[in-house]
Amino acid sequence: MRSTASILHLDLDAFFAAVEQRDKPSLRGKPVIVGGTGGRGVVSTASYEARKYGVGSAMSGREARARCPHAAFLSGRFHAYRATSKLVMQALRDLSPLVEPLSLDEAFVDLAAADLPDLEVDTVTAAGAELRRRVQEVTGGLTATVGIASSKFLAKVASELDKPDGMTVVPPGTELDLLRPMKVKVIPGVGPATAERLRRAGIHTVAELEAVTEDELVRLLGQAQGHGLWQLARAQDSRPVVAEREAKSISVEGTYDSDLTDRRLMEGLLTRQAREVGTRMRKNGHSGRTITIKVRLHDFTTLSRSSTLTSPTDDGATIARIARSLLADLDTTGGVRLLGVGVSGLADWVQEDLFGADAEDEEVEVVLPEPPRRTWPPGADVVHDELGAGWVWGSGAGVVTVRFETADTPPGPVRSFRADDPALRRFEPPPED
DNA sequence: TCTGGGGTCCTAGGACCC
DNA sequence: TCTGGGGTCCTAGGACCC
Repeated sequence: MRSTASILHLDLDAFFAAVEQRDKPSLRGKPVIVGGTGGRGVVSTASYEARKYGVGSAMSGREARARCPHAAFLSGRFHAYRATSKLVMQALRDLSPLVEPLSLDEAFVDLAAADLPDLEVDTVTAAGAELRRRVQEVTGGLTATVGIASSKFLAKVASELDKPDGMTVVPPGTELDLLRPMKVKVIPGVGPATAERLRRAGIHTVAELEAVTEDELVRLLGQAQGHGLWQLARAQDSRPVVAEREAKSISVEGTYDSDLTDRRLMEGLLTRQAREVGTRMRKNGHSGRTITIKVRLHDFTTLSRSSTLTSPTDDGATIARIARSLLADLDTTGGVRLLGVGVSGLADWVQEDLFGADAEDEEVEVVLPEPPRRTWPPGADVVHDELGAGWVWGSGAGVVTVRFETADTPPGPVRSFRADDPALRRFEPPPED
């Protein structure tokens, strides 16, 4: 916790629905619900007009329709949401270089890194007001709610207090006065299960939580959560605003309108999802070692199975093959409502080798030739590891840079290997899938 | 026909290594 | 032959967030 109210949390109001109302004037002033359109869909965002009817996020489409049948139900235009989000994030960065997006519609801004004369309450309040005006300007009328306080925790709590289109500043020193009367559920990380555990222990408010010893909370909730909650109950939170956070996993999943029973169909769907995961990984320069499938049975039981490779992949066919083999171990009689595939343990081989001990003093900048399409360039030095075939772009400083490419997914990724890496072998056609 | 999709973090047990 | 402890990696599941 800082001595100044220098962390700002911004939350765009009913974001997806607001973008729809901005782009389609006929929807303005009317209930708009994004999501909940499919047979098993849930509401992603409800406009404030729809919320009056009790429609809210995560509600099933069925229930939302029952409560507000005259609402416009939309499936969502994520390109538009992403584009609008970008404009907002840029407006935040214009205020301070230290911006941490939490999702398309939420971010922290570190005002201590902004160009402000000081961090007095009046100054940050004016900065927040100006930011809200600016967001409205760049988005073509979308409103945001802002909270400003001495920590991430308090800034986020504050931004919940005056929705929509509002702002709350918590003066330093008044944090606990604000928190103590509140329910424990205001604390991020306290969801239904934790709230119920606390309730059974007679703890309903932050003030009651504050009265519990740290040992007691750890006994009740485990080390990490117990310790974390003990601190938050005292408004102790020194987490910094972090601008760049690396992705840790990439996944695709889908819920089907009727339960799946045909294994061949499931394999086909997993294969398609795996290919999409591979495409997304390559687009972002990611590769990963652990492949996980997720299977939700008809009764909502959720299973996962994973397998870790010795070296990372971003190849859809490889991910698909492993995903299908993981599915083979599961009993799916009775039907499957959801299937998913993900890759975690993300690595960046190029980066690892560039910064490895051997390459420390070398500039290993490889100038890449035009990428090949489906065929190897004449005379290319073609190699492979267990994941697929590739050809050598360049080598030097004990590092071999290889472009991986399969016929169905050009252009392929580029990765670097140590020249003596046993994973690197002469090319033989990979086995038929 | 209650219960999305894309993520993050934590726990707990077993394997394995020193 | 009665007996370790710590650290790391992997797997499965669960809580939580937007």
